[in-house]
Formats: sequence, C-alpha cells, structure tokens
Amino acid sequence: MMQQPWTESGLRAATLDTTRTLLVSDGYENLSMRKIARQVGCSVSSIYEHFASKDQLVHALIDEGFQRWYDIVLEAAGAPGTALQRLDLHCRRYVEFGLANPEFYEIMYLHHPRSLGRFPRELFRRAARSMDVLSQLVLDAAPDALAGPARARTHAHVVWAILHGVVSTILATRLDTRIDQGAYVDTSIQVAVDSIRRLEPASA
Amino acid sequence: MMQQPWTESGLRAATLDTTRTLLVSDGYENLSMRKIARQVGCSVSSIYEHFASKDQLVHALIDEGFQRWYDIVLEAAGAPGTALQRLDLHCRRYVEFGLANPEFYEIMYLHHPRSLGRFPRELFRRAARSMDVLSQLVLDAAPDALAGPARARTHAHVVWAILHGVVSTILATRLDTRIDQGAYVDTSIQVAVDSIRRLEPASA
Amino acid sequence: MMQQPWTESGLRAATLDTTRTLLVSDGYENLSMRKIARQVGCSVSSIYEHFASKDQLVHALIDEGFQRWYDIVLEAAGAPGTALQRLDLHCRRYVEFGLANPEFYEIMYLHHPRSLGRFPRELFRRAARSMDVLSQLVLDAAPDALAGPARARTHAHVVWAILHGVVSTILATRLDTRIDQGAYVDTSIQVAVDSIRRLEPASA
Amino acid sequence: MMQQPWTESGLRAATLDTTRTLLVSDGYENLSMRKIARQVGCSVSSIYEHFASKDQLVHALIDEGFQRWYDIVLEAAGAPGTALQRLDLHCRRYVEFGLANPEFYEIMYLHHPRSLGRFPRELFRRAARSMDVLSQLVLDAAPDALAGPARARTHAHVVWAILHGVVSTILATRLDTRIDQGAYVDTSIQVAVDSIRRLEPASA
DNA sequence: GATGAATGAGCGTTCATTCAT
DNA sequence: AATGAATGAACGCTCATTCAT
Repeated sequence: MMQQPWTESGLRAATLDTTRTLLVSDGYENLSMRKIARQVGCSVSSIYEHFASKDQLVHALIDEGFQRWYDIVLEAAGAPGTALQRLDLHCRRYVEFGLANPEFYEIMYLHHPRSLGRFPRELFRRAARSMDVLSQLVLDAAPDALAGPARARTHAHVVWAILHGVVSTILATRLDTRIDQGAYVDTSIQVAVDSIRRLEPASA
Repeated sequence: MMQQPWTESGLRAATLDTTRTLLVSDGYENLSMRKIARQVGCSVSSIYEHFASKDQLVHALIDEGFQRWYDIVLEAAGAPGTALQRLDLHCRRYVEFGLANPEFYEIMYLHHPRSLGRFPRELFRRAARSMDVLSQLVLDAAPDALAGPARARTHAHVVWAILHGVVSTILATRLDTRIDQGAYVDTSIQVAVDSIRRLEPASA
Repeated sequence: MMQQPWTESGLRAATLDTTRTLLVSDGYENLSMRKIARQVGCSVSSIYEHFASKDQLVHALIDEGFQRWYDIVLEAAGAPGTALQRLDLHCRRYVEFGLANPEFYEIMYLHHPRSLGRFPRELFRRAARSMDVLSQLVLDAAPDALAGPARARTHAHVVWAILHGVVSTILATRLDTRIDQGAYVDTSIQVAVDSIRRLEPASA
Repeated sequence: MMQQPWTESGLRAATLDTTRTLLVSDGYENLSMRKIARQVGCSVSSIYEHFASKDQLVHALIDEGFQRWYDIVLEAAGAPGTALQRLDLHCRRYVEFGLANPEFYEIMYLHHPRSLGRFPRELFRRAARSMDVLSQLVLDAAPDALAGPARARTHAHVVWAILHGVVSTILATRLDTRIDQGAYVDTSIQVAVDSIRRLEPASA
C-alpha cells in the first residue's frame, strides 16, 4: 500500500520498493536478502551491487522515513492558521503517518540505535532536523511563556513523547480493546496541544 | 563476557538475570540461547532444563516485568494523599522503573501482532490488570469529570502513553543532548497529571 | 494392543511395556529415553538403573520378538497334521505375527545389523534357532527330495525370503492398493509351501 | 572419511554419490547433512545450494533408484526369448541390481506410513510404473491361466516379494553362513519363475 | 533403587556475505 | 552490471548419557 511506482526503474529502486513491501508484510525480523532478491527477481549478488550491506539497504529506507516525517512537519509548519492550529495539524499528521506506515515506524524508532551500530550519524541529523522544526512550531505557539529555544525544545520533546507513546502503543497492539482508537488518538493530541496552549499567559 | 558467579540463586535465576542483561545490551532480535548460555557459563541444554523454549524464557521475563509494574501501581494507589498526588507518585515510580529496567521496555515491544500468536493470553491479562488500577486512580482523581470507567480508561491510557513515550525516548537515546533529562521527565509527568487535573470542574 | 498387564510390576517390566507401546505408536526413529521415562512416569536415570543404554533396552525388546517367533515356529512344528500342513501353518502364523507387530518386525529385521553394532551375538543365535526348526520342518516335508540338512537349509531360507518379502512389502505400504491383501498373502504362502511340495518325488 | 575427488561431476553429483555411500554404510537413520558435507568435503550450506532440504536430496536418490529398476524391467521385457525367459532375466537383473546398490533397499523402507506424508506422490507413481511392466510380463508368461490384469498383478507382487526378500536377507547379512549365496539366489529365482510357470494350463 | 541437574554432541536449516566469472 | 556457487557462523532445539546425592 502507498507504494509509488518506481519511475526510474533500475534495480536499486526496485530493491528499495520490494524491501519496503516485505517490511510491511513480513516484518524486519523476517527480512532477508534472499527474500528480497527472490521478490525482485534478481540474484542476491545483484543487490550487493547497489547496497554494500543489508544494513545500508535498511538505512536507505530509514532515511526515506525520516525524510517523510520532515515533509510532514514542514508542511504543517507552513500551513495557514495559528501556530496552535499548525501544531495540532502536525500532531495529527504524525500519528496518521505512524499508523499508516508501521514498518517505517518500527525501523525508525523501535529499533534501538544499538542494533544499528554502524548507523550513519547523518541519519540522526535528519531526524533532529524534524525536531527543530517542531521546536520552532512550539515556540511560535507560546512565545511569551517559553521565551527562548531552550524551554521550547523540552516542551517539543514532551509533545513528541506523547505522539510516540500513542503510535507505539497502538502498533504494539497494547491498547485496551474496549477503548475506541479514534477517541484515544484525539484525546492524546488534545493533551499534547493543550500542554503548549496552557503555557500562554492567562490574559490570552 | 565476564561470567558473574551466580552464587546461591540456581541456574534458573542466573538465566533470567543474564537474559535480562542481554536484552538490554543486545536487544531481543539478537538474543539467542547460545549467547545466554555462554554468558551464564553453562551449556545450552542446561537452560532447556529450566525453560521449555526460548519463548517460555522470555515469557517468564515479561511476566516478571508486568508484575513489577503491578506492584508499583498498587503501591501508588494505596499511598496517602489525594488521588492526584497518588497519580503523580505512580508516574514518577513508573518512569524510575522503566529507566532502571530497560529490558522491560524491550520486552513490551515484543507483543507485536506478528509474533503475538505465540504469547499466552494470560500475560496480556496481567498487563491489563495494571492498567485497571491506573484507570481507577484516574477515575478517583476526576470522578465528576469522567463520570464512569469508560472515559477514565481512555485517559489512563493517555497518561500511560506519555510515560511510555518518555521512557522509551530516553532509553533509545533519542533525547536531544541539549535537553536536561530531569526537567524533561518532570515536565512530562506534569503534563500527564495535568491532563487529569484539568478535567475537574472549575468550581473545585 | 496385545499389551499384557506386566504382572510382576517393577520398573524394568514397565519400561519394556512402555517402550513396546511407544515403538508401535511413534516408531523407532522417534523413540527417546525421555519419552519412555515420561510415559512410564519415572525419571530418565531410573531407566538407566535397569538398562545400561538405549541399545540394551532395544535389544531386550528384540530378544522378546525373536522369542515369540521361536514360540510360533515351535508351536507350528509340533502341531498335528502332515509336515506340509505344519509348514503352511507356520507360514500363516509368521505373516500374522509380522503384520500384527510391525514394531517388532521393524526392529527385528528391518534394522540393519550395522545400526546395532554392539548387538550381542546371542540374539542372533536365538534367531538362528528359529531357522533351524524351520529347516527341520522343511526337511520333514520333503525328506526324499532334500536328502539331508544342507539343501533343506537353503530351501528353508527361500521360504523365509518369501514370507519376509511379503511382510515387509505390506509394512512398508508398498503393496499396490488395487491388490487384495488377503489374496496376496494367501498366494504367497501357497507359492512358499508349493516350493517345498514340488520337491517331492513325482510318485507322490 | 576419505574425501574422494569428485573430478568433473559437480557438487550436486558428488553429493548424490556420497549420500548413496553413506546410506549403505551408516543407514538412513544415521544420515545427516553434516556427515554428507564432511564426506563430500564441502560446507553444509553448499549442499543446500543444490537441494532444498534433506528430504529433497533423499527423494532425488529414490527417484534415481526407481528409474534404475524401471530401466531393468523395461530391458528385460524387451529382450528376446519367451515370456518366461524374460521374466527369469528380469529376476536375475533385479537381484544383481539390488545387491550392487544396497542403498536402493535402504531407501525402499523409507516409505513407511509414518514418514510417508513427506514423500511426493510422484515418486510412488514411478515405482508403480515398474510394477506395471512386471505385471505385464507375468501376464504374458501365463495369459491363459491369469486371464486378465488383476490376478497378474497379484502374482507379479508375489514374484517381487521373493526377490525383495532374497535381496534384503543377503544385504542384512542374515543369510546363514553355511548356505551358498549363489545357490540361494538361483533357487529363489527358480521358485519365483516357477510360481508363474506352474500357472500355465497342463496342456501347454 | 531412584532422582534432578547438567552436559556435549548433534540435528536441519537459514543467513549475510564473498568472489571468480 | 550481473550472476551462480560457495561458505562459515549462527539459529532453536533434542538426544543419550553421566554423576553427585
């Protein structure tokens, strides 16, 4: 699902597409170079022609994921409306993205950095970039109360913790079945946004 | 590497200890019976004397983890003070526990739909039990506003999502290094407790 | 089936009984000391108290099997009627025994001596004893034609080859499904007996 | 032990050769991929490059064996001479083949009901094919007496049982040492052929 | 006479990776 | 740019057997 046709063709693109698909259907722990090659319809060695290792292939995918988060946060930040409305929009888009792309979410966040020891720093920087935009959004939403980037950063991380907690709870199917998922998400986002709104001076 | 002398505890306890440690250092996906045995300093088959399978060994650990959480939430629920104070206490203890027992978090993510079939329902029930106590605590803190267990359950899950997000962010070392961890935790918990406190009628 | 209650009780008898049963239900290749012990309801070590090894335990069972064949051949040899009638009776009993006790038949004949390297010679001698009785029976059936034990022995072995071929073909389920098993057995036995009867001087 | 140089045949052929050898020397129950690889002088995984599983490797051997039998029976059926002479030829060739290819006999016993499920039906069909040719040969040898394929089939199976019994008795070294093997084989084959010849109407 | 705890060797199989072609 | 063949290490797990108690 959501698999865009890999325009330029080429084995590299096909490999990435297939890996993404396999990640969704079988999960990371069942992802193997053999399976990818079989699905792509080429030899294993051919994949090694384009990716130095399985790790690097996965990194490319993670990079893609972080890029998409960056797109989301950028788009929300640039949307019309008040800062709080844009913050709300971002939260919604984030949760949507996480729930719609469990495979990305897993490899992006649920995999401990430890298992990606050779994980290039640049990828982390790309993730940090998204956090920066979120921090700015938070600062815009409560400039008087936060008075500077330092506190804004902390509060942005709290907002993210909520979103992350919500997405990962749902993905790990740990949400009580008696709870309506939509209400749960809505309530959580409201709490996240309110955590910033409440920072505004009472005179608002 | 270093084989700790598991004095009087017996092989079973030593295995659990080692597995807990390995879970933190190497992650679940890199957990193997061979590694455990090597670390414990015994043969693989000796471990099978005490645990019928790798799954069962992990289950024992999961069970332990949920039991620990249950203890925490029970203790907090029975502490003196207002319901809000007890909720705050629970949040603090939960985060402390999570940070002190990283393997618990590793374990929680194992309950993925994909591997879920292998996990006995009883383990899930034990987790639900803890959630029930937390829901009651939340209901006690805002009885008028919540007016029943259904909404309380949702809000309890939101509180949990926050705690969950905070702990896993820190454990995954994804917290921006410029942020003070203590302030981050405090702020998060405050947001969590406030998300319940704000539900109270203004007339209180 | 055909499991006589092990009168004297005692672990040794119980072990033999259980092993016999397991051999029927699960086959030799799935026979393990653990399974036997579990079924008997004792520890594995307890079995080693009575049998020095798995091999020895199986040998005891094989011995039992050869003893039963010996009983059969002796009974047939001592039955009333002509020698040919007694030979026919033996053939019938042999096939019945083989088909009714596939587990015995397998370990007695289908297991190559190689796999029972430490197989005590005494067991083979017991099997040879049965062949001796059969040879005598064959000699009695055609004394004039055979004129001595040497040729009788060869012909006895041919008779046995037929019986063995029939039983093992059926046990290995290699008999064409369109063939009636009863007719197949009857025809085979008739050929076996005739192979001796035809040796009689034409003047009979 | 000794690694024979499998010159030009390629790993696949070498594996089949070695497996055949090991089957004879150690038996099926002691056949392991590791042993095969050790004997061939390659890694275990290299074998898996050519055979998807141990089962499939054994199947290839079974297939080969039945093909060989088919060749034999076809050649005998097409040889010059009377039907009885051709039947006699088949019996001789069959025994020769069985004694020269002991692994074939090891293999035939694998088709046990217990492990049968794993064996593709096609293999069985190939065996049935050989039996069909033998049945036709038998029918040709005694067309008047048998009067149709049904009885011919039964008698063909009896002939086969004899050959089968003879070969397996010799291979299992269960033949009394006082018996001359050549005489034993000759006598057996004579009994087998006679079992058909005797079916002819006396008027022939 | 009986046991629980432990073990080393082995099993079939999968994997990421390499390398000559 | 692509491949087929090969590999060594690892996996979860079972086994017959030993030995102190």
